[in-house]
Amino acid sequence: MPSDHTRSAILAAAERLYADRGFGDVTLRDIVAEANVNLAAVNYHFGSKDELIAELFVTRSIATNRERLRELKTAEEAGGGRAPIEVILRALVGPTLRGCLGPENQRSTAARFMIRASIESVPPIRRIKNREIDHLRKFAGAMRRSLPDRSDVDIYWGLNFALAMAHHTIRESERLTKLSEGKCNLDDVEDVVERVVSVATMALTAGRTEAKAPSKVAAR
Amino acid sequence: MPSDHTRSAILAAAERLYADRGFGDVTLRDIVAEANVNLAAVNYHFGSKDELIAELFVTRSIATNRERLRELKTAEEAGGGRAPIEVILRALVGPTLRGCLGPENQRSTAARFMIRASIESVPPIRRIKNREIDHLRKFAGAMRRSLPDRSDVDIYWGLNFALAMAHHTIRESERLTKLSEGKCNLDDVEDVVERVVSVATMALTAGRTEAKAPSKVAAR
DNA sequence: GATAGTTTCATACAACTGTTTGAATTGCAA
DNA sequence: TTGCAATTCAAACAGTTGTATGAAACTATC
Repeated sequence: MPSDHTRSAILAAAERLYADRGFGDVTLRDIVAEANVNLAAVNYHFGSKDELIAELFVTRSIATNRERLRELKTAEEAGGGRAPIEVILRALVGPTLRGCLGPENQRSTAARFMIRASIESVPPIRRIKNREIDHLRKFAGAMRRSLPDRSDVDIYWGLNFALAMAHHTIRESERLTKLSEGKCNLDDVEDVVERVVSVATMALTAGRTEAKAPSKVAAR
Repeated sequence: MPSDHTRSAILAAAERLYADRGFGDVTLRDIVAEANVNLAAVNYHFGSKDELIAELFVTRSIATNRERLRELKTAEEAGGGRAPIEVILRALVGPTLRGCLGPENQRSTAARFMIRASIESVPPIRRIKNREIDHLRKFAGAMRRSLPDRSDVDIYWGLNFALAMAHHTIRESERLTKLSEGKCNLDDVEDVVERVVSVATMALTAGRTEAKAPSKVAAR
């Protein structure tokens, strides 16, 4: 029996409880009860509650990021260093959407945890998210190579909007279902991915002269 | 001297502290110290901490919603019941963006509070947000009238994406600035509004007759 | 100016939090 | 086995939190 039995029991219990009930009202005592270990074990194995949360989030994050980069790399290699913008965007938002949407009953604990992390923002997770910039820069680079005529500003805005649509859809999936009375089917993940990719592509490829004049007349 | 001096002092202090430091680490004792009132005053005047937060958020929300609906009503009346989709979208995302973006030093406490409320989601605020659906339905209705050929599903997705871009840009404005190394100028609010409106318009009109849209051709 | 109602105040309460402690237990090597 | 380190455990700690209490201070009405 591996000596880290306690450690992984805590991780599993914590992820499950956080996913179900949110960070707000899950205490260390809840976690150790669920994991059938002693209260002190958390501090012994992780140092602090925040480090436990951070480890959970980091683990899931790097898994997603790796998946994104894998898709990106494949696409760029296939295109001789330049991938179509749609494919880049799909690599950016696909893994996250696929991980977090889909039929509720078959949504993994990991996915539900990541949704929580996206809805309820807690300090240890925010700190980690701030370090994600380097990761996004790689995508900005790929997008620039794919659309060399496009200004940097437009690239960044396109990236921002793509992430916006993906993350917001995950965060507010429940509300969108209710608002649309079920007409928007969030279980059809590939359809959601294509919608996001298609709009983001339009944002990045439409209307050339759009970017520079902030003093344009705003119709009113 | 008005008898609600204490009440409004608490509201003002709470909004300021929450805006500056977030909900997580502002206690009732911080608030009453800032407001120079007694600790018990919060429970006396508001019932509980959560009700205080709720009152703050509700006040600001209905102000924004009223502004949105005012813009929408003006536009629809001018168009004889049908407003151009761009104008509807501008009424939807304009007030929020104008309230929350802009030069940091001239951002109101109210705006900074609303940004906090958007970043750190706490239970009393989440409960209120869930009741916002009726408000959004009004916009969905206006959009349907503006684009009668469009399916409901497409309308809801367009609405969802418009809100996504606006809210995400507010939430992650700092990160976008850092990622773009300042190239994306979030202080030019009207430029941001036009970017969001333009992309959302494309999302809603692409692949259909562009007859009425004065916007540029959406490449695809 | 006494009275009734509201508001303020200092203080205590009760519960819960993450963390620490130091002794017991376990697993493993010599 | 003996010795030693790693782990587990019950218990307590120290701090904070939101809330409740009951007396005091006001305010306005009669």
